[in-house]
Amino acid sequence: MNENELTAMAGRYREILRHAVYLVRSLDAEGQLSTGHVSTLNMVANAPARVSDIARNSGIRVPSATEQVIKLETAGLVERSVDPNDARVVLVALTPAGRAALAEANAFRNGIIAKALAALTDAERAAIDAAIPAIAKLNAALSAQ
Amino acid sequence: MNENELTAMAGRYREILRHAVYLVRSLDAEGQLSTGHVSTLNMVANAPARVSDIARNSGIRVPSATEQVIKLETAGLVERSVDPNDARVVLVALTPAGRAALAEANAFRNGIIAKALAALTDAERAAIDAAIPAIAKLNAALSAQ
DNA sequence: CCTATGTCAGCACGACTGATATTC
DNA sequence: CGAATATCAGTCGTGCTGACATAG
Repeated sequence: MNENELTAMAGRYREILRHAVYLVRSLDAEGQLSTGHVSTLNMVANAPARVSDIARNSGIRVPSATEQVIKLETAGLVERSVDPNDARVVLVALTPAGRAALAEANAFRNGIIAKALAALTDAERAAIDAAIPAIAKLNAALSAQ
Repeated sequence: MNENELTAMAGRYREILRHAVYLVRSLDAEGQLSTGHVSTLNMVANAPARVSDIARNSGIRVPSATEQVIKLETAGLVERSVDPNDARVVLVALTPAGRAALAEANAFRNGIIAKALAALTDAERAAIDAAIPAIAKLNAALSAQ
């Protein structure tokens, strides 16, 4: 691919991404947790995370992450604790209620997308699934820039 | 694909999409026009469009589209005129300055993505390009729900 | 009269920057 | 003391709903 072809492909990619982003965001309306909240909860699902980790992974600044975490804490979905090894660090962990809410929200969102995927042909689904690792790598390349 | 497989694929898709979302947002920081402005300008690039068309294509409500258009008009990037065939309708058209700003913003954004695409293998690029029409159809299926 | 289109007013959410503890 | 981490305060962008004017 030469530069012109790459740029044209970039335009195509941006276009579908724009639509997809909006659609994913609109899943919020029907759910209880916002997309941002679900992302944050997903981030602490496996292990407690620092506020700064959440910020970096979400692509937001630390004060914004603090705000998110405080809201989730008020809702009883996460707990904050001071890192015993470094008292500057706040560790954010899921509560049982948070784990339940996260599972429900993920099931709800995945269910909607699964229903839309069911409307595609096998070939179309295969094309998307085959592209997922490549898109993940593209995301990584964009992050690295 | 059975229901479990579809749900699992939906989860994979949501995951890469989440990353892509924040990367696209980070393109804003360095550019002059916000992603929303670029989208709106792209929409009137080929032909004048109604405010309600812009709202529908952007997935926002009419009052929000009005607000966007007024901002772009204040910036001298679009012009508003009353449709001679139906005086209720406002037609939004690009000004020359708007066309120039749009071209620059698109080139900037596409350039960043093109550079990242260049870091992928031919097979990975082909996988993404092959998935784009399928993702577009998936988007349409999600909209229809 | 009823509908369609667009605008205005007021509100809410979520991001940002800048300033401020606190700890290493 | 300087750097890192998190929080607080205040602001801004951008979406929303509800009310309203105007045209078909």
